[in-house]
Amino acid sequence: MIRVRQLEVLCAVIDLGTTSGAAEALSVSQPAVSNMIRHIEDLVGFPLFKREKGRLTPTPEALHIAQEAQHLFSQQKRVDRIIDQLRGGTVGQLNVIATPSIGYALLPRMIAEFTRSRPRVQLSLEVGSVDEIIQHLISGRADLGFSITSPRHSALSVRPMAAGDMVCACPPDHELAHARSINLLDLNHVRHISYGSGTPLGQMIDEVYSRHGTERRYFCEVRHTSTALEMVAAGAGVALVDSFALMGRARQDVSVRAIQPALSVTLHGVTSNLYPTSHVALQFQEFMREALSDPELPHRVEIT
Amino acid sequence: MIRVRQLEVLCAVIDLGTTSGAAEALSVSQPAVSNMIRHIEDLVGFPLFKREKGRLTPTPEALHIAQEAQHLFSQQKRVDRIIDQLRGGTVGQLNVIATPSIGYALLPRMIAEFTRSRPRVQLSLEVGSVDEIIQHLISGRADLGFSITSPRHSALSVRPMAAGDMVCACPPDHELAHARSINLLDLNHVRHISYGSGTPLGQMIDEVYSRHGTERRYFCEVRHTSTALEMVAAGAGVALVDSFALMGRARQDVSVRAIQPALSVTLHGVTSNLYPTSHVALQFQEFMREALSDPELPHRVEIT
DNA sequence: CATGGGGAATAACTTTCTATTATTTGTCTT
DNA sequence: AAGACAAATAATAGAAAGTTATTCCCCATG
Repeated sequence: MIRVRQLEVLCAVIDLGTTSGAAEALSVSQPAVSNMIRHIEDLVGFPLFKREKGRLTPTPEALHIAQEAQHLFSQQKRVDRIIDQLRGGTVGQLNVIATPSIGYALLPRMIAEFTRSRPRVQLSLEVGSVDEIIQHLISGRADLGFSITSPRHSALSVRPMAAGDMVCACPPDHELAHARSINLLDLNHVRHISYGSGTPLGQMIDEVYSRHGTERRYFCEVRHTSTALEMVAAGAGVALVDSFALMGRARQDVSVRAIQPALSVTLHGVTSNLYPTSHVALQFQEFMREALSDPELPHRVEIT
Repeated sequence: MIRVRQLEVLCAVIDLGTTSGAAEALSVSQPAVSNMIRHIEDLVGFPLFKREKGRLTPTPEALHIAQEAQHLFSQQKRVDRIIDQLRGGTVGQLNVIATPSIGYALLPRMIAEFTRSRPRVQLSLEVGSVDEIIQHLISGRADLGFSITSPRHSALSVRPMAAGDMVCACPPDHELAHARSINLLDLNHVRHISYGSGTPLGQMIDEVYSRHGTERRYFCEVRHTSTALEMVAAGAGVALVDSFALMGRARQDVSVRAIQPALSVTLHGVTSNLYPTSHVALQFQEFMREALSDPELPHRVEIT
């Protein structure tokens, strides 16, 4: 089987007309070219050049081969270009699935920024429950998941990406907006939005209440912190939300206050062990980790 | 620039699943493959396989590269084949691919006749679907294609070669063999063989039926008119076939009748614009066109 | 006519790539 | 625990492609 390199040399000699010219064009020495031509002729079994008066003139066969070789070169360049794109992560597929608090505001922004320099990445962003995240990852429909509650599944790899806190979001004109710090138990005294006792978030909060011998009382139950946040923004009341839900949106319509006691949450990146994780997916995960750990970034929520 | 050899090894490992399998297939030792993979990964800068439990699983990137590499391989083979032909002193090459109705009976006869006066032409005849015809032509594996349904591809040149009709083929002792003319809708009343509604032929026939507010009913579905014809010859029933499928065979075992309404079909010759079409290929195309337009030729089907 | 210059070929190595044998490591099976 | 199978590692051999230095050939020119 003839090698690409051999065809390259052949074509160079045909194009440039002399071995020395071809050698210069290929940045090799003249004897290298000369030997190669001789070698190819041995290989194919018929002369590729007529040697006359110390000059080389290509035979019709050589011209024919050179013509056909062009397609081969372009295919090789094409593969090379694709590898280059894969290396830069500018090509590929990235299917992300995340829980609502991350998926509604933070992730769209992150993805927008990430893909600005990678125009040829095929994207999808899905929002779903932890169970759906697990299903999408183990079935291979998603490459990368993000979740606050860490999914427990042996086929999944979970790694902590960033630390956050539960904070209190309230309308700017709300009485609590002026308090320095808000005790979690005080929420029982205002109309507020909270989460079902069956959800991980609800359980986390319930635990604090039960430690103090009281019970949580709220006027509206929602499932996602992002939903709660929308209601707060609409002036319906106050709510506890994780700080990730607040990231990535410029909100003049909600004030944010720290709570006592502090409740910390962690954003987890999740991948499947059943399939190799693509290069773009790993790049995006790293991109997220860095962006979230950078305190200068505008995604960051400052809690006044 | 990545080498063809490296891609060969990569693809072999992906295809065979193991380095040892790939090594065997490539007739080299297992460490050669192992080292090569490592080397390529260093070269491209990202992992191509996930190593887990002593096994290799290709990453999406590796699969992507392998996919693209196929074109490179076929181009290399093409150049190699051309060198081979130049070496062997063959005057020309003629690689034909056609759909079954043409490729099974008509083409073999045509090629036999054509090459009678051209003993030094290297031949190949392939039968395939329209998609395969397209693939063979744009990859350069075939020089000339023949198809009833005109392939739609910007890199291909299609030209009409001959006009034909759909006709009814029936066993000589069949009741319809004595009818002067057969109405298409009458076929519903006899056991007949027909084509899937997904095929161009099936759609063409369905259209007539739906224009008359009825539906086609047949007891046996086949893909190719040549298959249908064999079944008719075996006495299984009647079938609509294109007149090209009948050409080139002396069939005492089938009677042919025209149908109402007439359904005309066209035989198309197809060449690729990506490569210059060889002189023999053009000659053969012209030979076909003339042979098919000559009413005196025995290929012609007389419809009684 | 000898002479020098451009181009191709030859000789003798070196480097790089590819492949080999032998051995080790890890995992799963029995 | 033993065996089987897959992959990795080490040390090295062989082929492919390239190097420098030199020679050969043609011919244009003073």
